[in-house]
Amino acid sequence: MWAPEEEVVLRWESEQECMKQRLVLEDTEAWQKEPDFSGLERVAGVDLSFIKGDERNACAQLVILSYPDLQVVYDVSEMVCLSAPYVSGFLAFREAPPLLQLLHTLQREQPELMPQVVFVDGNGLFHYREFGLACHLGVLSDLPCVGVAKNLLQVQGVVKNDEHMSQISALSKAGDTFPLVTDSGKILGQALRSSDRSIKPVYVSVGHRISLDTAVRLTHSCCRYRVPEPTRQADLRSREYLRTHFPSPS
DNA sequence: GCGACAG
DNA sequence: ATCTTGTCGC
Repeated sequence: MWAPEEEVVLRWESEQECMKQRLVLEDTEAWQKEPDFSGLERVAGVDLSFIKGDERNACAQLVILSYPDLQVVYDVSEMVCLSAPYVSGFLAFREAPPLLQLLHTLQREQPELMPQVVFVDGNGLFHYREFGLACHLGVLSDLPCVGVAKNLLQVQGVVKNDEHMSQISALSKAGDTFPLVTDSGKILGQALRSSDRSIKPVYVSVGHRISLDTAVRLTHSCCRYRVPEPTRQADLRSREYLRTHFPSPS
């Protein structure tokens, strides 16, 4: 494997503390306050896919979808070499650099396509130190970001126990939610049943420049399947890229 | 030693 | 993240 120096992890922690001061946890855009998000035209999804034996090289993906149609209007795949290993709680130091690079390239070459909000696969405020990948990418890009994790990160007293499973069972239809409350009573995110066909919820939290209520409402409105369409397209396309450029041995 | 561990 | 085919249901 590949482990970071303890000293590096300490530096990462202080960087997260420092960047937290620039976080904006409220709605800052006019479209966010509209009942139907009128004014919202472009939503983005970002993702990284890997080849099975290789944890350093990855395909970074950025897709832009029209809203509310959710049709892909832009898509880029790029092979990147990651400079940090995966460490739970520090995902951003591994994935944010290449994703920011794709956003900067878009800004330079097709600024008219800049997304108005970015869906990130992973958590935002719902994080050990309340600064997950969605917050990190949001602050560094200064774009509104929403964190949507497919699996529960057990943090600050939010655990996958019987009570949690019971709350999941109570989600009877798409759009139903329950709050992720820390042991100190703070709501860091919402579990959302994103489609009628999936029992397993997704975990939504604020990344940057959006309120939790708006983030949940927007996520629900972008879900054709369990995973929000922008993230889903980014995942599908990055994997498709690897299949065609790095076909399996057999 | 045991469990947890976003992607 | 990735390893993997079929299978059940609409």
